[in-house]
Amino acid sequence: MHSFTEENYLKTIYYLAARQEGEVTTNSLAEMTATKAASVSDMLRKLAEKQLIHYKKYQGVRLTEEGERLALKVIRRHRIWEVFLAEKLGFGWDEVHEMAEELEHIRSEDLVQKLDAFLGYPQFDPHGDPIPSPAGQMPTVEYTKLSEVTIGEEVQVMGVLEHSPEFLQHLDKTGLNLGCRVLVQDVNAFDKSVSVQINHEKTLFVSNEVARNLLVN
Amino acid sequence: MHSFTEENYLKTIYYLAARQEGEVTTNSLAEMTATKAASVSDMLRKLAEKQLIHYKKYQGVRLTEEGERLALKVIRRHRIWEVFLAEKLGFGWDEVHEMAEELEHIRSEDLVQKLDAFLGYPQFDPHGDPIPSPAGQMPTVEYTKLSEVTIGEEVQVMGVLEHSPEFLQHLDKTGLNLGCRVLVQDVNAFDKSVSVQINHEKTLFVSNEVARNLLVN
DNA sequence: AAAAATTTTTAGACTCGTCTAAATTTTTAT
DNA sequence: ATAAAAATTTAGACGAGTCTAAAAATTTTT
Ligand SMILES: [Mn+2]
Ligand SMILES: [Mn+2]
Ligand SMILES: [Mn+2]
Ligand SMILES: [Mn+2]
Repeated sequence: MHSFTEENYLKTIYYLAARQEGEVTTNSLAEMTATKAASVSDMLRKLAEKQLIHYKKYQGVRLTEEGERLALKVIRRHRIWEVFLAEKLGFGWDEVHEMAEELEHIRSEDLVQKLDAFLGYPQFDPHGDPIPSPAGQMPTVEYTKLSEVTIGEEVQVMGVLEHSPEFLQHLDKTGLNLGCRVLVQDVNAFDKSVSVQINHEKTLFVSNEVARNLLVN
Repeated sequence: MHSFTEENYLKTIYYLAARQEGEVTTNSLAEMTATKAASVSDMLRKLAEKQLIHYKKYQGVRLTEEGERLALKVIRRHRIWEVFLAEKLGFGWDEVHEMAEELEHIRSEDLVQKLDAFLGYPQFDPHGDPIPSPAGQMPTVEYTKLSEVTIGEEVQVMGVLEHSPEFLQHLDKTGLNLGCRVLVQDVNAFDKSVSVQINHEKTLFVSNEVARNLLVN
């Protein structure tokens, strides 16, 4: 079987590949996994030996089919556990990620299958991220950043790009929860901050920094 | 913090101490943890340094107060997760232990607290074992082995001493579930096997081997 | 096209938890 | 009370995963 650590590397490679063009670099992996480049190099050699990644020295890295299958399995487990923690145990969306980081490594096909059923086969996690299918397919979603919505449009908050507890708590505080309706009233030409009306009620200002990390549709 | 491995040693020492008199031996720990005596010796030295056990070379081992507190925390988590797996996800009592062996190491006070609440503060796990309190107290239970019940008495199945899937599946097959009523009709003088009536319905024969591992009252 | 800067890999070391083989201590048997 | 047997500890090694420092390759700058 595969170690905890290997699973984390595969997952991280998947995420970095999804957000960039081309191969994933050693340095970006080191930063993301909070290790040093030397450690990453070592691990890449091992993962390549196990045929989980395509790897040519100095040329960056890409998941093989098998590697991607495994990465998606881990991501599926992570997101299903996040749903459980939020829906059933009442944790906030700012709290679930850390625990899911551990729970995602519990290895039992049966467990994740039964948990999925218990939760009613959810399609999205508490952050609006889609849950990969049992077969290992990542659903495609077409969201826009709030920062790119034109004045006058009304959209719905569907997810976040930034997952830090600080950001999520900030959203909680301002009432920008998943599913809430947002009418874009104005965009400041100078700092690109956005003036929005939420759920046809209160109006508030959203910085461009925040707007760029809010996914809507 | 403490590693998975350390938690497992502490838990194992607790169990062995509960079932024997006096100090726990290196060899019994080696057998229980499926390692070699040499590895156990090494780990005992480390645990003693951390003040989690009382340890004198060649003289066996005993948990300190802090060590017992930690052991009971792990056992509490294990049993609460077993309840979740059985009650909420529908796993059989023969399946839950293995998964709980992994889940018990997820470290979050909050998680086990919320899970406990979600389950309605259960007192016993699916095998009838009592769940230690959040403060780290192991409830005392006074059960008798079915093999020691006198003819004519009616008792209730409250737990098991043997936790192997094979044994539990055997009980499932014969209908000897937790909570069922058992009337002892006869005890065979030769092999100590027991003739019992279950729930005032069917009669069946229980070997002494099985009767010794069934807790009743 | 060289030189400088950056990125990546290699070399060598460390911790954790494990092992086998050998040494030591304790227990049991004679 | 010795000798033999059993239990336990120590010595030395290993794999996984990490680190720092140094070497090598690649990219950027001049
Ligand atoms: Mn997450
Ligand atoms: Mn998420
Ligand atoms: Mn168990
Ligand atoms: Mn149990």
